[in-house]
Amino acid sequence: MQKNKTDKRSRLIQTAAKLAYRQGFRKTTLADIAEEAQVPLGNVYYYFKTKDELAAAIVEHHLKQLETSRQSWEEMDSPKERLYACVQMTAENARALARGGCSVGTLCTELRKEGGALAKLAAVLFTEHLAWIEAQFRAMGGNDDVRGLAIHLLSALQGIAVLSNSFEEPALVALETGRLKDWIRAM
Amino acid sequence: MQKNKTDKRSRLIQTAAKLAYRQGFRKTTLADIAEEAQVPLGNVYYYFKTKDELAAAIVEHHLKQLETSRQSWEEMDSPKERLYACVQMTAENARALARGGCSVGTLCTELRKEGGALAKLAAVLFTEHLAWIEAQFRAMGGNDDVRGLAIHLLSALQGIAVLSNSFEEPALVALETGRLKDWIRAM
DNA sequence: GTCTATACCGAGATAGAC
DNA sequence: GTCTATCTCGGTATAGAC
Repeated sequence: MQKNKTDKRSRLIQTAAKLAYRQGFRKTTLADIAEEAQVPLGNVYYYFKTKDELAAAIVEHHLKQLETSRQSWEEMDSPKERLYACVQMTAENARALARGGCSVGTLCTELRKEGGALAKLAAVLFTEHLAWIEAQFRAMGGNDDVRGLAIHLLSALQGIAVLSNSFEEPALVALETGRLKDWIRAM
Repeated sequence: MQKNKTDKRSRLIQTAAKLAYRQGFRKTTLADIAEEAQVPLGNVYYYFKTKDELAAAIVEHHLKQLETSRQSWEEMDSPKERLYACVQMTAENARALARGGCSVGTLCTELRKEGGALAKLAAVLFTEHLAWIEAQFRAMGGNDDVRGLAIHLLSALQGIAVLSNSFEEPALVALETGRLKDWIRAM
């Protein structure tokens, strides 16, 4: 088994994701990542031929993270509770959001501006997540515009991440997630 | 009068803002800006000692733009109509938002990750704007939580910018701004 | 597969003539 | 005030020994 290889590779990805979140992808150098992950710089290129390839791996990493989150919400009994749990997670994450924004949203925003292949990669980041939210609203029934509802929810979560990050103010997250919880509860 | 000087300087700022919006501030080189603004590279440093100083000028530029927008909304008779006009502007801007996100929001997100002095600059970007929105809600009366309402509105506008940019889909803006218009109208 | 040394280039910044 | 030429550093990527 290539345990070492896999370990190093995933360590690099995880570190890259962390640093890209903290300082932005473009600002983060391969040397930064290599050092933090305790891997010699030259060795990075054994796992990733280019920096762009590493970006793709970071996106992949986030997709898995999102998938994992959704799985945990699937445990809930009703679609309403699932969406509630989704909002709750954001509420609990207020401090990190105020410090660095949403890890997915900020990455997406940055990659879109990178243009080229990376911009296309970014588009995928929210696709499955939005579809999942939409599915919950559909399962709840009672409203035909499930897409509009899903957009509204995800949009609100992204927006509050931007604002709380801008002001570096976790309290804003509590304010808006509270509103969202009321909204879901009242449905 | 230093007409030439002022002209060149403001041309540089405007170009810098445009390119930073299109490709991100960090990705944009001084050479890019100089070329686009038709100013020799070396001359840029006569107006801005460092690239960071140029970033500060870009922020300043956006602050003025926002101020101008608010002034145009002030023309409306009632605070409700003013907020409506604010949302309407976003709706009309759907295509640009889908292409590059909100010029203020994306800049803010990027500068926050830059850290240091630039991160602090970013914090100012939304301050006055949020205060203005809050003032409109206060003028409308009938609700004590004017701050929550203001956060909700600005957050929604920022969120839909992130999403429509991510999916490169202007229609999402229409969807969410429609919802916001209904919300304001019903108040 | 792993790591060191280094090539190469691009970007920010400066010197100094005009 | 304006512009050309250039310095310098840092970051991506490669060569090649082990």
